[in-house]
Amino acid sequence: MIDLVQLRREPDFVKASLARRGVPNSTLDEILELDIEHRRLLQDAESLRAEVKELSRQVGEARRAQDQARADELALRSRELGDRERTASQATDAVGSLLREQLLMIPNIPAPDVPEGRDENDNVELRRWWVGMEDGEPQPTYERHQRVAHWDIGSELGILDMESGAKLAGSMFPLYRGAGVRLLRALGFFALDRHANAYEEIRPPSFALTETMMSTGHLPKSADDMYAIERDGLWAIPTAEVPLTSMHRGEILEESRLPIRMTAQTACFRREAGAAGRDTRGLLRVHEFDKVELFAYCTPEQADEAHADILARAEGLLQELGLTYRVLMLCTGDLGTSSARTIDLEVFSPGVDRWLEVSSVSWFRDFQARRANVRYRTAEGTTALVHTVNGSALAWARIWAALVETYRQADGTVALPDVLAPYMGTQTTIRAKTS
RNA sequence: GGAGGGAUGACAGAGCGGCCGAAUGUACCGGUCUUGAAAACCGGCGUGGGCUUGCCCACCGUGGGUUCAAAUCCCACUCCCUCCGCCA
Repeated sequence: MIDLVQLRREPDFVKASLARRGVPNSTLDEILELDIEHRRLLQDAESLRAEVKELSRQVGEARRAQDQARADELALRSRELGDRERTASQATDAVGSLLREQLLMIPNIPAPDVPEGRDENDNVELRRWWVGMEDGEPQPTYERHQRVAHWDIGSELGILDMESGAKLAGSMFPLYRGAGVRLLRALGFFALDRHANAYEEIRPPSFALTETMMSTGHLPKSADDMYAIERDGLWAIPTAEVPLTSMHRGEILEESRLPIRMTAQTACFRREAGAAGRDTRGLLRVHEFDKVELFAYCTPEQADEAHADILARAEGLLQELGLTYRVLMLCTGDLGTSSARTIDLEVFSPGVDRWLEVSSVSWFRDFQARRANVRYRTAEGTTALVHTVNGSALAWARIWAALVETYRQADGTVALPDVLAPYMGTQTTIRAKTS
């Protein structure tokens, strides 16, 4: 949620900033009018309530003084005022919830360095990396045997079985088998081990309350993109960002504890409503995938460093895995609702011949913290909202795809990079079962 | 799933219709004393909102209700504890 006080104080700046994201000025003008109306009603209601309270106090006084007649008279007046107060409060609340509702629909103010743009085509590529780049080698071209899609490799080697997944849960729910599962497991262990030096590992629930979803900004806006368990009022988490952001909801943290860094691997559930038929083969887009998330609560001053650390860790993993990737600064048109700045990592997957998004590293400023009410006590003793940053490191389904395509050998086996050896047992080469 | 108990400030814990935004203790901050520290003593010490900056309003798990007046009474829900049942 954006800061209403800031909107009041610097309406032109907020309007100009949000216009870059396509929020019309009129929407913000409506909010400003609602705010004025709300405060006017609030004053009325509150002064009425103050009178009721004062009269009630006097009733008590009169009763103690054994002056029943006076007490009755005061009580009667108070009751009349109370009726008016009730009406005034209802009007105030009605406008107040309308105001809040509208405010919740407003996206975050983009950072000044976020480039202008309409959609993902306008994202700006910051850099590219591939094995040997530092030594001046050109970006790799891929052999014919690497030009095989991972779903074909998966069937060939018996490590990915999309048909069985579809049979059990419908399309876009992958089912991994044998060495394919082991690879998935290896990737999670590998990443969590790399982050363990600075990030506390968390295993959160896979479901969250509506309130929790509100904190990150996933609700009310993205309700259609998530799985709901209506009977119990729960939502399947689309990312570990959801529970991690709410870990300290409603708390005031000591500044000395910041930054608080956490990591978690969870299943991530996404309905991908409206995406049917688009890039949906194999693991390109699935309803359930595993992902290691990095997260930090920090002060505004620490935010840049925290953001950079997550990005560096995600890139570090990709480099260790020897995958070609590019770094994109998202433009205003592609930025998520809650984000002030997002940098995406896309890995090149030769078999499908495309760049796949495997990480999204975002700085939310105090947008999520305002909703989640996570604050810290400054050295001066005042309280301030924390900043939140997070990023994937990494989303495994697509990494899995890029790995098996990149490392497919001429003989059809997949020879995985050595960094995974400690997690793959003796087998770093995946070959078809000879049965 | 059944029975009972509970949820109050950073923590512990009182209050159980009006004088309660809330006793008391601890912690924390400032001061006196001291060479310094400790102890003792004195003072301060929740969060948010509104405006005429001095006042007003809200908050005692959450949401409703009763009342002139609710932390306090009633209802529902959530969570925690104890016991029973079931169970990976």
